[in-house]
Amino acid sequence: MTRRPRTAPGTRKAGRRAAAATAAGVTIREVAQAAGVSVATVSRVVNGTAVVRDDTRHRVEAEVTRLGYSPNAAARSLITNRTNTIGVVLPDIWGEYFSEVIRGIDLSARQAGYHVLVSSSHSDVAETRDVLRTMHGRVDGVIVMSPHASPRELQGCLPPSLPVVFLNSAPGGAPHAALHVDNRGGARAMVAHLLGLGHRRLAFVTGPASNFDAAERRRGCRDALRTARLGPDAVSEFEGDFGEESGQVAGEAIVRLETRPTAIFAANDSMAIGVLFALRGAGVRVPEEIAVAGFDDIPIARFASPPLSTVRLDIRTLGERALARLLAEISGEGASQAVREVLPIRLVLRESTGDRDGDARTGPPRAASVSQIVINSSTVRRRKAS
Amino acid sequence: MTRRPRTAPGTRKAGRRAAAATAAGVTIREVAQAAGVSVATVSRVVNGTAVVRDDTRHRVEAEVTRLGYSPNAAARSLITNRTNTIGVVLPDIWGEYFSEVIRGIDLSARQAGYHVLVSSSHSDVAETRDVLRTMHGRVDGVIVMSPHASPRELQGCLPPSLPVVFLNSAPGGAPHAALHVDNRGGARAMVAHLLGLGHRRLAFVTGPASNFDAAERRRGCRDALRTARLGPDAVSEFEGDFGEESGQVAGEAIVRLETRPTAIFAANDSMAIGVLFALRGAGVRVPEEIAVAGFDDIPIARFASPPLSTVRLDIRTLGERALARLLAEISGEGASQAVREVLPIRLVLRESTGDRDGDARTGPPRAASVSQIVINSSTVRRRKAS
DNA sequence: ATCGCGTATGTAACCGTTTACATTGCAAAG
DNA sequence: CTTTGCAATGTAAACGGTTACATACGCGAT
Repeated sequence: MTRRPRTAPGTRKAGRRAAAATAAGVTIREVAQAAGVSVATVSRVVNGTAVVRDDTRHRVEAEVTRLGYSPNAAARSLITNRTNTIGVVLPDIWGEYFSEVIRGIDLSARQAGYHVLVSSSHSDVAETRDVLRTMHGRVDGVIVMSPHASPRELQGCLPPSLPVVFLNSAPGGAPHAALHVDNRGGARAMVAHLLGLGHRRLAFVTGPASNFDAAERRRGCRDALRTARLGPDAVSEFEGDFGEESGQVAGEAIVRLETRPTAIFAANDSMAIGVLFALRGAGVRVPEEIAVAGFDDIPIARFASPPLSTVRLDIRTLGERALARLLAEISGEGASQAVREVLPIRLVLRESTGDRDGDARTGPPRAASVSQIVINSSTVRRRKAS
Repeated sequence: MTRRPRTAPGTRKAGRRAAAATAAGVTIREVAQAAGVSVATVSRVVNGTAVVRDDTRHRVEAEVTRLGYSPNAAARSLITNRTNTIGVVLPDIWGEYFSEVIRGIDLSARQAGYHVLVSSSHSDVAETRDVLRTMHGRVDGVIVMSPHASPRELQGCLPPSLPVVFLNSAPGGAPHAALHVDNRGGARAMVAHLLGLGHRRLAFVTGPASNFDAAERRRGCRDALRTARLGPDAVSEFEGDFGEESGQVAGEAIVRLETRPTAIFAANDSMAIGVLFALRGAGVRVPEEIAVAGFDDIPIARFASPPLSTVRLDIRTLGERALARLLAEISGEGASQAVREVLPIRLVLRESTGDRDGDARTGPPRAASVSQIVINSSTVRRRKAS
């Protein structure tokens, strides 16, 4: 009845082998046959999981290189249940901020033998969910950077078994590790510094309303004013979106004010550069008439005109730490489940606030209150290629 | 003799099922059992590969969502031989240039249902090779951006069956598709413009010696001088590395010259910004005393002081095109094997060269010689988050 | 000689899918 | 009533590894 006779058990293997040879990759069976050993032995040689006699090993190794064998990742992870890949979910990738994060993660990931599956540009929670779902089974763990959605909102789509580390996200009560930079403390320190310089009328250019980092920076700004016992009318706020243009718009609005502030603090460097651009266009001298400060210390900040005072984040370290936590969690040491780690910041005072120092001077004493955790943040930024 | 009795054929499946239930993910078998159908039917419902009766389908779908089933990617790609993932190999990730490339690739990749596996920071060819090897079996194709290694050098580690697209790489004779931006034509057009403004003594700040983009830009610069019948002594070259600091160093060297050039062309914007910084420090007025131009049109260029004239690359489009080519190659339409596609550039003339225009004015007529291929490059750069 | 044991290697189950082919049921055609 | 064909579903091989267990072998102790 059968139209095609089923391959008899004996012929089956031979058929397999022949078929595999036509496919793209060399299989472990071909290597085994060529070396005159079993697949188990080849596997042992390739993975070094057991002792193999020297001559056998040499023979296998020779065939491996001759045939250019490379184990099929899918087959391997199917049985081992590990992919050696971690996922990185970003809201979007702009400019230097995100590339530094990816860079930090990628560098340490490769060192640890992991690959990195990125996914960016998630405008909303639904999309983030979607990505998280399709990543399932492709990754051993995920680093999620979601300034708009709190961990709680993403809870549903996270298999409870999947290790996750959140980066700069709103505290969401989820039982996951979370790292963030000390946005609030950094902003507090910078505003305190400006107040220390004698400024009493400030302007603050905010980030996007829904962004958690932005919200924290605003909080830090208000903290400092409160500590100095200044009323909320000491600062006027202008809404920005973290882009240069919004900084420019805010700067233009500020110069039109009847009583101008004497200092402007922008929630990130890009906007601060937009502010500088607007002030220059209006003929306002910085820092003599108005001081300007930013946040992030992107590489270009030193080269602004005048060089921009800012709050330095060691973003690369953030990525590295995130990976370290994730790997710890993957290897099951995730006992310390809901860890929250805060990375410290440093004030970098340059000419835009009238601090005529060159670079990297540590902030005033109160910056010490920022965080206990000390991390080697002396990495020199180098950039070399196009 | 056997210490443990082998599971009889009949009990095997039951054992399997039970074991699977303990593991992390829900398997297709559990769904099948719950819905009272076979695994084949579940597969058909999930993939929509065959007609299934309505009531059966509804039952299966219900169980899928109830159990939160998501197909195991490894198992699937083992049998289908497709991973729905593409690899991106970058020399390193700095600043806005690379994040734009990744962004362009990632956006179109996700739209096409693909994931992106990135790997950056490959200082040398050996490392690139290594990465390419371990990516094998994890990706359906690779986009390689390797300004230092020519495709020929990577030939050895590329399985001939793996679709590959090179980005901005030296021409290597390899039978692979290659895209690049018109570095040479762009540089030629900018220098021609400077000459058209009357400049006769130029300085050119080069990129890293081993970088192909940098070499092309230098060639374009020389082309323009030759066309204008000016001797090679009309331009003095200063070596840079694409970082701001090297631009600053070059700028400082230039102002120390006994006879200064009247225009400086830097091989990228970062260095041009370093040059501007140096000139400002030395009290040299731009563009009155010296004109300055860059290459790339990174977002910050408009906000430089003065706003920087530059050559705009639509980097995101580059990424998109690369992905499109790769997908074509993956789906077997790679008949046009050794395609070389050149993306056009545009001159963006701002104040740093004395062109008082705002933004995005198209270059002089000769820019038309740059390339025939016209691509919608009117995308407005927007940046919103931290 | 036999036994026991350790070492090196082989055999085949198993991972979770997809899919070719088999099977079943039912309606229309003969 | 039997045959034929089609539609819906089931069965099990196959993907390419890893690894538990089986086996073969050599060697010293009994």
